[in-house]
Amino acid sequence: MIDIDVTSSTPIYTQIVDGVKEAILKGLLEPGEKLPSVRDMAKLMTLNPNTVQKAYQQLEREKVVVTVRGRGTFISEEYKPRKDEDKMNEVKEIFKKGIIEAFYMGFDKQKILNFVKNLVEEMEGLNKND
Amino acid sequence: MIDIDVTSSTPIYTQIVDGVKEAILKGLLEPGEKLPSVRDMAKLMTLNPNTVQKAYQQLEREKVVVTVRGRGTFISEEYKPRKDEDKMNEVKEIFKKGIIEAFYMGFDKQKILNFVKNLVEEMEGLNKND
DNA sequence: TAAGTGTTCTATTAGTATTAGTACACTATA
DNA sequence: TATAGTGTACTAATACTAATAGAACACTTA
Repeated sequence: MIDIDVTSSTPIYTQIVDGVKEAILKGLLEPGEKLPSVRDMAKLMTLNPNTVQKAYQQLEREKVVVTVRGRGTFISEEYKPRKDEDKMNEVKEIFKKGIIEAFYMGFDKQKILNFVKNLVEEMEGLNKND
Repeated sequence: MIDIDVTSSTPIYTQIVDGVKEAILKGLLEPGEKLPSVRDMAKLMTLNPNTVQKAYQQLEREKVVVTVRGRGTFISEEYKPRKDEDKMNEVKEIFKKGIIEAFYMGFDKQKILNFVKNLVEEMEGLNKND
């Protein structure tokens, strides 16, 4: 379900967090849907249960999932978007880094905007075909 | 010259690398210009010289600067854009992460594109006023 | 020669990621 | 009630990285 690159410098639990978010936005995971248990997911991905648990805990902190003791972990019915200043700056810094690197690849303004436009459509496209 | 956030989870040397790249794109640093020596920069930013050196070494690996023994470190006269598949994927992943987080803030496609457009103009705007 | 460069080491400290194992509390079900 | 399946909360060990500290060396410039 989620691609993990163990050679990446991005921590595995972060890759899980990002992967779940991406799957939701693409409509591969729907609100209310149950995620595999910590133990099952760990077996599926041949990881340690604690690594998966760390990812689930972060997802819950971000209100992306809801965990219920003894029942499981579920995709939140409602997204709880954070729009505070810290979050805005976080997103801004991510895009700034992307823009800088894109400039260094020789991309001009229009090429960057097209690049982002294509990516956005790629991610929300599947969502619309529900 | 470069803002360092010691509380950030982004390594300090990475912040220096990004900051130098950003300053170049904004025209605050020009090709051929000399950067402060490892020791001076370390004093300026109250960091260890080795931390600064690590940043300079990475900048040199990326062809952003040229170092000359006994003379100093200089902004490259010509950028050497990397456009290989690995670099493309790296940039793609950065933007994807930004898009996912933006969606979770409630941004729609158009709002994301405007956000990026403004950032791009903010970064290349200064460059054009040379 | 002397001062200012980059370069290359070793070593230490601190923090994080990951794995491993165990135990406990709760829920659902037979 | 008993059992299996959940999430949760610990401790511990290993490995890696970031950052600091200090020293020495090679080169350039004045």
